[in-house]
Amino acid sequence: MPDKAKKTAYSIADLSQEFCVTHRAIRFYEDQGLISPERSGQARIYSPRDRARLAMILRGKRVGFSLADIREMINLYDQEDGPAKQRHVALKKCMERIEALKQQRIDIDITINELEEYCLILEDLIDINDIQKAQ
Amino acid sequence: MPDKAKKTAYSIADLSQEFCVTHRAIRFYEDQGLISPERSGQARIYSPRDRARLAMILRGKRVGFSLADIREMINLYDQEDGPAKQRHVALKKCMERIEALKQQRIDIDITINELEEYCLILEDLIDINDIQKAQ
DNA sequence: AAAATAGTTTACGTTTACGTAAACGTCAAG
DNA sequence: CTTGACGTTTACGTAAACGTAAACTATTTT
Repeated sequence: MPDKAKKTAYSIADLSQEFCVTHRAIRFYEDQGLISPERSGQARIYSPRDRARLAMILRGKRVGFSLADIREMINLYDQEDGPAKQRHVALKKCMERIEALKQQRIDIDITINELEEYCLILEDLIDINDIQKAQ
Repeated sequence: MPDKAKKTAYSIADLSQEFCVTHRAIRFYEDQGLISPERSGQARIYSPRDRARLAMILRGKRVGFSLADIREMINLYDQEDGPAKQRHVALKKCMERIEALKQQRIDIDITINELEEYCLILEDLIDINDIQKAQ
């Protein structure tokens, strides 16, 4: 089997396996207008672009975006050649999302710090306990 | 009115306003065992610790944790004096959460980069358009 | 006393993001 | 040719995280 990224077409099973999502989920994303693979007869056939898009969708999800958010972002990307006004709107939304993400990163850092400090406390408690046992 | 963080007790309205969440949500967190304020008669009365806990809850949510996740984390914090085994478990979970958060930060950085690059493209397109108009 | 204000419980409704089951098409292998 | 393996659509179900409405209590203001 060649490199996954080098294939030129994927079945739903390919993608479902590679990204650990169910067929149902992938089809659901299609229902929601997030992806639209070609058809070979009635079977779906996904291009590398579709695959990249799926990766974006899943990353967006991990980052906390709703599918509606993600759809909006994807639509942004498809508006490069729209009228100037549309692009202005897209730019604004884009920047807003960036700001939100930066704030979210701050939240994550705070949470990581809290948890790390607490890990230290726990480790100390465990060490003390081990020493006591050893005596 | 004194500094918000200096008050020694808060009503549900205080917290609801300060953190921009509804009364309903705060009570729901209580239902889920995430917070447990004192009562004055039947009214809830929140201590600074409760307030800090609410802040944690909301930060956890922004970071993408479910309420069940958050409850688990809060319970970790309450297990400092549990048996040694509990503390080992807590430590492990703690570290797993940290790893997950670090991965999530990577996802966020990737997404930010993608969006920033796309912003540049949009800005270029807009500039070109403006120049064309000016002629 | 009446009305407004702030709080409470109970219970059903809503949205999101799928899960799950039914019932069927298709195509290569035995 | 039929039996899997893999795919499809349709449709109902579900868990999470509240929203919303109803109906009540307690206190404060007019």
